[in-house]
Amino acid sequence: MDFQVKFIVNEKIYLRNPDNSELGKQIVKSAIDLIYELGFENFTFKKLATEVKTTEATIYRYFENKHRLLLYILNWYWSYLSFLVLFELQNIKDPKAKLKTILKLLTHELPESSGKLDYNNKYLNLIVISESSKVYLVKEVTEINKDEVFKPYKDLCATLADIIKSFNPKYKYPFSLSSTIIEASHHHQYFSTHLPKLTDIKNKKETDFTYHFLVDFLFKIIG
Amino acid sequence: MDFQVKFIVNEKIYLRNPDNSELGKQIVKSAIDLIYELGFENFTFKKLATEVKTTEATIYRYFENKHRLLLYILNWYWSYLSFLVLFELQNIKDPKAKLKTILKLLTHELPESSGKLDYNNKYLNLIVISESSKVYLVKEVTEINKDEVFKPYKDLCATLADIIKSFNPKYKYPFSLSSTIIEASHHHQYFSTHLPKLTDIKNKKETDFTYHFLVDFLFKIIG
DNA sequence: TATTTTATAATAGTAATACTATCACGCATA
DNA sequence: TATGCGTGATAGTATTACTATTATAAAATA
Repeated sequence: MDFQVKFIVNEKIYLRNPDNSELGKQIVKSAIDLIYELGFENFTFKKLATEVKTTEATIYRYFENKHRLLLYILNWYWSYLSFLVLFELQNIKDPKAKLKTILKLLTHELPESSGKLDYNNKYLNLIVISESSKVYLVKEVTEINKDEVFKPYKDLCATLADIIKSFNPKYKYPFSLSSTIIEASHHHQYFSTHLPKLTDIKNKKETDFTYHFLVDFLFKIIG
Repeated sequence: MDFQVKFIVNEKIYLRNPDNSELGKQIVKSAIDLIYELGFENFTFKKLATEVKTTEATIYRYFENKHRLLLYILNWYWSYLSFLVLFELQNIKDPKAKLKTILKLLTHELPESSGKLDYNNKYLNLIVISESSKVYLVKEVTEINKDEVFKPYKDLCATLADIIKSFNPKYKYPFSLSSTIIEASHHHQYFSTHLPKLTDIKNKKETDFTYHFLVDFLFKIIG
């Protein structure tokens, strides 16, 4: 393919657009590697600066703090996922097949995105699973929400809710179900690997467990 | 009632049992107030020490760090909830009524516990909703899990799974469904107040929305 | 009753974190 | 030639997350 897709991230999330410079791209790319490696709590701008071979002050010129940087990464992910959903659903007419496709995307590593300086999709996926709830589970959520920084997430939820409605117009809770499915896809994948007693996984070789659980789950609810 | 129920919390969570001294109880009680007020990220032992009118060093003799203190609070909550489940289910025979009772407990503030130095149940409940996932969504989860500190949570999940199995022995994912229900009860309550677009709540006056959503949800899945 | 243990308070100190500020350099544009 | 932008280099501050030491009062025990 000789086209490139760019995902526009809400301007209020960053101070300087990291997508406009090589250094900016390196900061985000290395941030994904480091957050994966250390976990969000142990990740600092100082460590990131060392990794990128720049200074802390420079990184602060791009992002106000590490919470905003995580938000940037997740916004990018949500936008990319929404794009893939749109792209993959265009040739599918059956709402059931559409929903299955979304569940597949939610429970698997995303395919490589186009562009030269790609993020590590495997790490990105694991960050989404382990860290994404930390962007909204904070005391300042109402303040943060005013900048519309959760819009891509809400949009994804609305897209899913729309297909649910088209599949079963009588179902009363399409939005609640959508957010529950998205959250469940994350925490169930997390539990699968770290706290398997919270799941029905008996041996580690069962593949796609979360996907099958969610498919069963979704279609029992909406019929 | 002239009896008192004590909830034994795993010894590995604390350095000195806070339940054995007035100061210890005050530390936990004030921690609940402060974590509610500030959010876990902004909560520090220094602020807690000021509140309790003791020193930071003293609090460190009770808990290794604030993560362990949160774990203590949640273990206490999970044990208390398990007790209430056991207590309230004893006179119920119908599995459907049993499940509804559990969902009611999961989506409402717990009744006052017995004992003189009670925790603020309202705050406790909001902490569970906003902060509980932070105890396991950490890089060190495997290490921490070795001390069996998540046992009360797993037990609760197993209790729920057992009733689901008795209601529908053919259902393939009782554990996965149980943990999903518990997590969903938290995040849906959170979304209801902070990010309502992720739910189907149209006006803020709708009461018990999460409860009704989860009842509908659970019985559509298990029949 | 004397003695030992213990819990706590008071104080001090350290390394790391989460920032902010200043200045100078080099490069691009006008 | 001047202007401004992005970056590097450096410095500094308040707070966080601890650890260590000593004194003292209360409780347990001999």
